[in-house]
Amino acid sequence: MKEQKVRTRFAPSPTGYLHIGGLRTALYGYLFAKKHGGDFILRIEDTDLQRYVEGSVEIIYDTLKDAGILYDEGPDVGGDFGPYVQSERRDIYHKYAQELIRRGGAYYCFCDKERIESLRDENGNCRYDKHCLHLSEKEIEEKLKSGVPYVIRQNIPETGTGSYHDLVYGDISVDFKDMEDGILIKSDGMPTYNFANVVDDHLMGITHVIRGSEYLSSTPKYNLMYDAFGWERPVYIHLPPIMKDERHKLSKRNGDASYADFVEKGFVKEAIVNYIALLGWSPKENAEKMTLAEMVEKFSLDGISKSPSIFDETKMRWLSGEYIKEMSDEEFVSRGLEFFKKSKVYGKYDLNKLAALLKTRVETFGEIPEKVDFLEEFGPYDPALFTHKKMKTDLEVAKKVLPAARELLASLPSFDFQTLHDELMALVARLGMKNGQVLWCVRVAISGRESTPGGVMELAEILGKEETLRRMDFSIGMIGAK
RNA sequence: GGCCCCUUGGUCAAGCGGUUAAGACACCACCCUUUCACGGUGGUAUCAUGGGUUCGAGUCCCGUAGGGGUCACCA
Repeated sequence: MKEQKVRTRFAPSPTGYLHIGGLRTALYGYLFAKKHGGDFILRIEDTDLQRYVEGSVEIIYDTLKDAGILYDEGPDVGGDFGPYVQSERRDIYHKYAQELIRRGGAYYCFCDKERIESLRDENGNCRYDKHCLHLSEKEIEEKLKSGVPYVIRQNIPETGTGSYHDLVYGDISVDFKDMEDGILIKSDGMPTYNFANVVDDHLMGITHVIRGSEYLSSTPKYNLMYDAFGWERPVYIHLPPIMKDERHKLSKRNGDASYADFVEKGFVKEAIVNYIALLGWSPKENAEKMTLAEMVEKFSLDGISKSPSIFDETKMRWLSGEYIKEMSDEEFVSRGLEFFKKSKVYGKYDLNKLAALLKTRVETFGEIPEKVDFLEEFGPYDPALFTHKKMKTDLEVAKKVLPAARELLASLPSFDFQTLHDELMALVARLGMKNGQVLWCVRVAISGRESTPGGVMELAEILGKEETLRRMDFSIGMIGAK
């Protein structure tokens, strides 16, 4: 057997945003090709002009590039097997349709909608009866000449079984009697997916077809065509679906979040790609957080599962947080800048300083505004916040701590972290209290929040002396301490 | 409904005839700590079900149930 260079493809139709499932299919195609030193190709399947959505081709290009899934050939990057857009390949499909007819694998059909409808059975299903297969050459000639609308159908044997081996699902067999003579060329002259994918995959030298499991049972039909043409069948790798819950597939039709939506929500891109790689595939030795290069290295088909997996945003959020934690402050600021801009603190504080505090407290950039807005927003809050069992503190403790702390803070010549730290700790000692009692109370007093990015010292330093004292006064007044 | 496929904790999952049935997320507890976080340690929780085969079954076979897919001039 001669060594053949692996070629895989991702073939989306331009009908809107690239959803999570599609992205994973692309990712696996990319990983598999790269793992074997092969090429990954992008092909646009736009044979259905009804469903075409303006701008979605660009979204596909941008999303794949943004996610780091780079293709070696495609409409915008070129290649030796173009064009890579199906609507530009009409003539090719027609030429091969003619050849398939000559080889007995397909035939003209002139039946109109009414006749097809009349074939409906009691369940409402209709199945073409091969009526036009038996037209004479002369009849076909005449109808063609007089311009009767037609389609070209696949000629499927009435008996027998179509079998193939899928690298994920194993051996699959479907009886020909359960398949219909599907349409290959529509009356508008465009091919259907059923025909175009076979012709293109062969012409483009695709060695491994990687796609969703919804094609599992129609694949024997495609094999019939490969066989009729005398072409070598590709290796099939079908992928289990990604579900939204145990019953429903994740889909854009339901308005489920797409890759772009998650980026917009502030998830770290690498985390999104990393997470979807793990949905339906588990690498050996348990790796979880991986770079694309590591995924390529570890990718292996026997780690792909057959059963559907449910998309868990919580776990993806955790992964995103892991990526954030290892960023430098500068990287955090630049990658999360858009979200800092949405917050009330933008332009008023040192973002690098905030970044240092935020990194361990945030899992997506989207949480930035809610975490920092209190720096600019301060007002009445629930005094119950002063009560915390573990810290052994309550309102009474606060009434004692706050005035003393206020006096101390007002007397400080410098408001840097170190001074704040030393002085506050000294105060703890003087009051004969526990660290938590003083620190918890003061932190609540100057933030009005139960949870904040950073402790009292960091917050006081960021807020500055004037604002800190103003907030202390407010809190002291609010709880009636003096 | 016919056909194809799937079924290990709440979720992602390892396991490929003999294991105390990994690991991760989530959850809970505790520890650490300059409060919130981070980090650390530990814990709760899974083989859908009934039959076989076998000395032995989560692992193999058959049935049942549940779920998904497909049956378009959509991909």
